Amino acid sequence: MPHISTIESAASILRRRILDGALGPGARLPEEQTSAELSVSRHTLRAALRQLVAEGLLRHEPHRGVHVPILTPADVRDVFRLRRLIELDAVEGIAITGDVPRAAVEAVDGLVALGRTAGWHEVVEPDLRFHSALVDAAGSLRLARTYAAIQAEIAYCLVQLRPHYDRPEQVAREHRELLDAIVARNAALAVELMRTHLLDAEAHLLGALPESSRDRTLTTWKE
Amino acid sequence: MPHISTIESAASILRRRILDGALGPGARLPEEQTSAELSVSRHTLRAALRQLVAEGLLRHEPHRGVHVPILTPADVRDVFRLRRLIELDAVEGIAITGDVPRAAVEAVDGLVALGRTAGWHEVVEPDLRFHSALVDAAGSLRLARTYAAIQAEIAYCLVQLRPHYDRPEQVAREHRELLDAIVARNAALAVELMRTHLLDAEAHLLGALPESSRDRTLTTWKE
DNA sequence: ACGGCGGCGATTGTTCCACAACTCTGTGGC
DNA sequence: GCCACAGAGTTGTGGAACAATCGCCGCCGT
Repeated sequence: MPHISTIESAASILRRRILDGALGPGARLPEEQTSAELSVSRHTLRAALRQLVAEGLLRHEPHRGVHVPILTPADVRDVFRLRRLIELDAVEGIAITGDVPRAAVEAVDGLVALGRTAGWHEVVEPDLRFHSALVDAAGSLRLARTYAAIQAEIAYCLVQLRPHYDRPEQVAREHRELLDAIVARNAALAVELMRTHLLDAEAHLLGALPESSRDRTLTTWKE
Repeated sequence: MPHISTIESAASILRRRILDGALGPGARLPEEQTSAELSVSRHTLRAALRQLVAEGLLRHEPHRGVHVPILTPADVRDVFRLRRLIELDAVEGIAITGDVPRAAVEAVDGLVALGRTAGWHEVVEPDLRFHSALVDAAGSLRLARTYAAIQAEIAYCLVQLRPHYDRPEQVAREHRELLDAIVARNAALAVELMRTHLLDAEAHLLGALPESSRDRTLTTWKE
């Protein structure tokens, strides 16, 4: 039934583990052991790892295996710099053409429907969907591909922010305003709202990060 | 002895073949045959192909192998859109900080040193070096990584433009002006020069492309 | 003729096994 | 204490085999 290749499914299992926090920063992924856990051969596992490395979710060092990277404040700034570049361009284009993707509207609707005690996953998921829907709608295959690559890292950033990400109603309001500006085809306002939204998220993340950027040691790996 | 892995060297051989035009648009790369040619195992070859697919130099279709993509005008526009986004941001940053990378200066020196009958390779190589030096100097790892990914496609665009890329002195002059604006820390001028430079290149490419892209309107990625 | 139906060869996807190449660690000599 | 070195464990690469899938071609019924 799955038209999905084994390696893709292996990759997505690992991706989920990283984004769920089951594999913490610095965790190593021994090939033998990991391939056994996923019931795939070592070759297939290596292909999946390669893909995740290309996505930026894992790092590879020759003859030393792959490991979950430990994000530094510089990394966060770097990710958000590229993110701003892409999303601001996308939002501007969409606000001008008025070609608002349905998925973005639905994602925002989902956000505003959340109560103020919504869990982390319930908030983050539509948030990510909203942003990627916008970028996808920008009509550039390569822009979308690039964004997809760093969104994995963005999500990974947000994982570390989980305990601090506790104001769903504010997130919903900001996105609603942003979407309104877009459908009103007020490009200048939309871009400005997006910029402050992203800068806020970055600042929030940077403020929450330091404590977690040095607590875990490199040998953490759990089963 | 090079600590270069077998798969990296295989990938770079194939990369060169594509950029040299030895593998034309639409060419297929059968695993058995190609791995035999490169004297590597199929596993290693597949890993190399995977990498080139991630770089955008090859396309992969399940159970149908990989092939050199056929660029459409839409592809060229797409590549240059992302390219503009990245390079304009990088140039602006560098022109503000005044932190001009030595490699960029050397690349431009190389360009101006060329005679008007310089061959295609002699022009394109320092051109690419100049642009990637600027992006590298922007101080963003992910920006540089993204640019490196699409520069492969840029080079692949230029390959198809080879017969039309015949005015080395104009290329040299434009780059010299751009570099001067940067060292003069005139950010606005530098950005403007870069923008027109890139738009020119794109228009030039689009004008030269139709003959080779009209045979197959393509977009094989329809799945 | 025409358009499915099914088999067949070729290519890709995945696995198992083996071994070389390399890193890491701990032990012993100095 | 420091260096060297052997040993264990992990990663990198190769070879062969088999399963899964695609494309093609001929067969057949209408």
